[in-house]
Amino acid sequence: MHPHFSTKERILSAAEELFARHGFAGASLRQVTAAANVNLAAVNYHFGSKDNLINELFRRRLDELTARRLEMLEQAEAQPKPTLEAILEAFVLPALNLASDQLGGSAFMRVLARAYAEHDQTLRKFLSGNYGHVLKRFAQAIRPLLPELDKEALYWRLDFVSGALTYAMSDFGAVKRPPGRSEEDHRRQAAREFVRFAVAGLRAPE
Amino acid sequence: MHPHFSTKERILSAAEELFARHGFAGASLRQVTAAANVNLAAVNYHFGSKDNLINELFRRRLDELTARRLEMLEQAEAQPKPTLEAILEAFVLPALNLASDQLGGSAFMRVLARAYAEHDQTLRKFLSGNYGHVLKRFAQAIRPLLPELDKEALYWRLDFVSGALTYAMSDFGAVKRPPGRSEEDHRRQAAREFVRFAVAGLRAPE
DNA sequence: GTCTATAAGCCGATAGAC
DNA sequence: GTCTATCGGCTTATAGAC
Repeated sequence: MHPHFSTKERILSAAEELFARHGFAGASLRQVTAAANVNLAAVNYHFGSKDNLINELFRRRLDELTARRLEMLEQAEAQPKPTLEAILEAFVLPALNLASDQLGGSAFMRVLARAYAEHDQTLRKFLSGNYGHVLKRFAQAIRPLLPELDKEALYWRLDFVSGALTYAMSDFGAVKRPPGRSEEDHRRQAAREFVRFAVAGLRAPE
Repeated sequence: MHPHFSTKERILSAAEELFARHGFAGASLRQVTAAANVNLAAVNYHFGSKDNLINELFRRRLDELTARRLEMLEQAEAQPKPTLEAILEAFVLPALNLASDQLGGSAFMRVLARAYAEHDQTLRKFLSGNYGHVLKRFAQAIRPLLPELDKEALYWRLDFVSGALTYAMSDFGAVKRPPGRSEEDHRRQAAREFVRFAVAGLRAPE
């Protein structure tokens, strides 16, 4: 009846929530293990170190997120006339689904926002080494649809787009769900607004 | 000949650099005072606590930054036909000037990006209490220029804009400065690209 | 104002019993 | 795999000499 949550997953979920709230340096393994209701030593047994726990926390979510994004991107490109809208939706919708459907997905998006601000070498190397290819892949897909835009300008704008998305999805944004609207409607509204905004921004005249 | 830097200011500058690199919890007062070449106890003598040092660090920069932004906003609004470009420039250019002209200004922008990701009560209350009125003031200025946009859509888009700006200002982004271009030129290019992107995004058809 | 010395406590990581 | 106990080191903050 009840699903079984392993010690490892309980630690990952508690870490996600606490790192979202207090940052990687700001939340201790003692807080994490207390919240997960596991022994302090379990972290080192299952993950080896705090740094590696952080890496695994990202891997648990990002492997699936990037797979869904690339999957939708291929579907969009398989159309006879791929649109900028469809490509951007391939980037945005999987992230929104993760944030709203999966337990703890919203905390994960806040952790991701923190990772962007983190200049520490260890985490940045892990993320750009394992997931940096995704942004490049999307840039390649978008480029032929904006032939008048030079390569540098395109990179600037994609940078703005992913920044806007990251911060919009972490919950400190100004836009709260109005009472009486379902979580799913709110998400679809956010996706629609975001894609419209991003398409227009990318298409801005040089 | 040489300007005199007080103990207090040396601490603030060292803190700015170290908090930018490692975060508020990640950099210790021992690291800060060592970098500033002052005694450890000087922090508590001059600032009382680490939390208050952080507040004073923001006050030192933000008082002038918000003054310049509101100044430029008033100039933009004083024109017979205020433009969206001019209003956005009033928000972006003072930040850009701070980042590129003032010693340590670039580190401060990274600290500011960290503050956005910070959900800790103490810092957020200080910032929104002292400087929260600025964003509202800009929203009021922009609204009459986008009369066709409903209030909720405008808030969505302003949220996207400030996310994109925050992200772009911290230097995590994919766009690296090309060799042979000065740091200042790179930032001016970023500002130009950003305003173009943001204006187009805000003006997207509903 | 600046210093030394130290208090009081939390940190990550590990050794070793079960 | 999970536990207790602990090591060595780091943290903020302060008391008190100069």
